Amino acid sequence: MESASTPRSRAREQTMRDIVRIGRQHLASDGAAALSLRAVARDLGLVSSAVYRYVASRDDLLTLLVVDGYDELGDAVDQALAGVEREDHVGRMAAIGRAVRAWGLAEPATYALLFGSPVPGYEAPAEQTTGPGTRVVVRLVEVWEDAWQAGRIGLDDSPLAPRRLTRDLARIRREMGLSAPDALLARGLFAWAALFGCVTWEVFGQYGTATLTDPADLFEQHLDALVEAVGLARA
Amino acid sequence: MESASTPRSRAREQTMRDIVRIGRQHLASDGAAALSLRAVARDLGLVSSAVYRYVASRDDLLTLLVVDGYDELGDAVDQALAGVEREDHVGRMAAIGRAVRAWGLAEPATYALLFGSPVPGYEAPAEQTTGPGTRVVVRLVEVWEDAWQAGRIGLDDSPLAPRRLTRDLARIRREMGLSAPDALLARGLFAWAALFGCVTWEVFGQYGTATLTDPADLFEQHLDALVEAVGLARA
DNA sequence: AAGAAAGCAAGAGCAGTGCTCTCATTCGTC
DNA sequence: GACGAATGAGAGCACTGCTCTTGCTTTCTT
Repeated sequence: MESASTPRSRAREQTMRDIVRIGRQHLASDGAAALSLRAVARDLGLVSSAVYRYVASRDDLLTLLVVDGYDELGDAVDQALAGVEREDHVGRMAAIGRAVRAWGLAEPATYALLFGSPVPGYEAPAEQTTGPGTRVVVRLVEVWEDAWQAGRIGLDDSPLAPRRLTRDLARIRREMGLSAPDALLARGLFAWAALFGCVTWEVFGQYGTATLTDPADLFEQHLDALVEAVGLARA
Repeated sequence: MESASTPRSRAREQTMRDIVRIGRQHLASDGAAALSLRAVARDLGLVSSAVYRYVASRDDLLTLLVVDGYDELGDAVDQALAGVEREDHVGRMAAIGRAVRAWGLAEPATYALLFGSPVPGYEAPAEQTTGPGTRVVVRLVEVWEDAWQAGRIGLDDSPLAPRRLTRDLARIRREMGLSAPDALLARGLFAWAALFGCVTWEVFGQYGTATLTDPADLFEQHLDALVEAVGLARA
């Protein structure tokens, strides 16, 4: 019985929360590669070996932080969507985009952990991370599916997707219960990757020489392009 | 006289090349964060301290590898462009995109070093990396500028860029000697970030659940969207 | 040609890391 | 109260980046 809520188990959960909290602080201040279990132990007032009672390894701690990050990003997106009318597909898409950007800029270290280069030798265990990790794209797909069913998507002149891709898209459509056509799904995948490309570019400062006085303005332009890419016309 | 080509200086240059070569091997096999100067020294048949005669620090070795990677990517893009007609703007843009993708998939570790999360505590020195680091985007801008001057860009219905963004774009236009309008520049920045977003998504395996039988097909679809985004019509 | 100067490699050493082991202590339960 | 599980402390291993000193070799200068 792991959820017996004995005094001890409650203390254990508190310690786990502390570990994640301190781990996030170190992640934010020093980055993922510099995340040290010993340093976390020091801040926790414990000796390093004691932390291994709670966390199996450094990679395990990373997994905790990954899940924590995905959840926080998902919450941010959901919160942003709460204030948008369900019929306002463009507004929903823009809200998702802005939420991702805002969260990425506010939490660059966690963003890097989730969407930057994978920590070498560390592979996020799928069973724990795929669920929270797909929250954003699921919200995006919901918007496109709604817009498609409402007849607000215009992708008539788009070429048919190739054979093999079509088969994969059919599987995706089946698994997610979608009615959107191949062209929209392909465009959706593009918009998804492109959105995170834009945010990553800004968070990691890849614009480099093009230091802009107001990156938010540029991002709004990017949102226009993203909305267009999936066949939605912006108001 | 540093380029006197004495026997000693030639031996030194050879050792430097060896260090970069072995470093790239370790980067490819173990990733950036696991790159160890001691391990490089072992493979080189030297003691760790001796390597510090050639490389100031681990970060310095990273910088060498960053420059090396940018150059290799730039060469790959230039080589891909060599076989495309100058007037074939869509073909040039697609060639750049495919070259970036192919190189990223072939060298995921170096790609991660260049475009993934920045190594914490390490900041690539601008004076050494900005030059090679901008080769790809410069090639892209060349294509768009050529297409614009050839009257092949249609972005008439695009909204005007905001005030502050316009000022930045004017500066870019001046510095690079471009005649393309604001809308095209903004769309170009989007396409640039989106392209690397798509490649990053695929290299890092972020498509996750959407494991596709033929990712190249999907990338061709993405190329369509990228070409459209800058107002070029694909043949 | 002889001596000075610079370059080079080795080794020891410091502080830090992840992780494992043993040992004592404390806590919850029967 | 007694037993077993959970917890924390400490020592220790192998590894890391990096610095310093110590010799040796090559190169340049007088």
